[in-house]
Amino acid sequence: MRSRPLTSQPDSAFSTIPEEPSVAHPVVPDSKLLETAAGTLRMLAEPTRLHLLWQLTGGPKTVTELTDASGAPRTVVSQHLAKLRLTGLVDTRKDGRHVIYSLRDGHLVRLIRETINHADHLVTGEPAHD
Amino acid sequence: MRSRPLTSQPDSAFSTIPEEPSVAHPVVPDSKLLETAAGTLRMLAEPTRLHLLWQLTGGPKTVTELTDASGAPRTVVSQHLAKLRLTGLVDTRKDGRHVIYSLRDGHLVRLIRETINHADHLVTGEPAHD
DNA sequence: TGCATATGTGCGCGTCTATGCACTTACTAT
DNA sequence: ATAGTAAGTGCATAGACGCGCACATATGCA
Repeated sequence: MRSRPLTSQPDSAFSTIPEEPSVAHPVVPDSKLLETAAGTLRMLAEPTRLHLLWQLTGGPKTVTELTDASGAPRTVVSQHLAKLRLTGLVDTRKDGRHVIYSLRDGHLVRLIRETINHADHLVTGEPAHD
Repeated sequence: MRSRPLTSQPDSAFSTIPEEPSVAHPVVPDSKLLETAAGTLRMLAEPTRLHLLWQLTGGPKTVTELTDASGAPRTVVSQHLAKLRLTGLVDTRKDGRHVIYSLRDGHLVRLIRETINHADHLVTGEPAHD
């Protein structure tokens, strides 16, 4: 026979919610949470956008700077930035005839770095650090 | 390691100069890295798949278990699992007439948790801490 | 004023993707 | 064998997505 159906519980170490009353933490992430998460990921899941966001982890930048570094056509960058703006991942500020973009949430920095880090690990075939 | 002051000043003047002090992470991710990263993210950027992966962060599970918890139709789950398998994010092992799925890379656990965590913050307001 | 720079936007097209349906294969128990 | 359960697969369709193109604003400067 077999080893028993592993009925292990999904979570246990994740949440850090000691006392909040409500639904508490996603022992089982509800669909809204998953939708939100997937939404964010969808924004990251595009090379050009990811590149843009990555650059922003180093601080605010203008569209021109972002465009130059990304190597993508202006219109394309503009559209991607628009999407990031509409989904609330980035903030904009106007300065003369420039528009300066920045990451809205500090959490994104971690996420993006983690992502790049993981990918780097995959590409170089090396165990990663940190 | 080193870190950078992010979120503070207009850190303009970005350049692709490779003379910057080397760090653990790539200063400027090349297209291959971005492609890889985006590829992984694309796999995560779907509510059902994310749910499946999230469950796997708690340990290996059979298709039936995954299906039950995700609430999605069997075929759909199967297809998503197939995709995850083909992209190498998960591993499979056969046990009787069950197929047991598990995350291949421990790094994914971090990435997934970070993602869910971020989304949770977005949904439950904006604590933004940690 | 006029012109160049800087950025954003509506539109059409080709491509990718998730889903549901029907079918097949693999294993188990009777 | 036969039936039942577990899991995977090919196909067709509808919708989302990225991109290029042309055009529209906005700002700064001569």
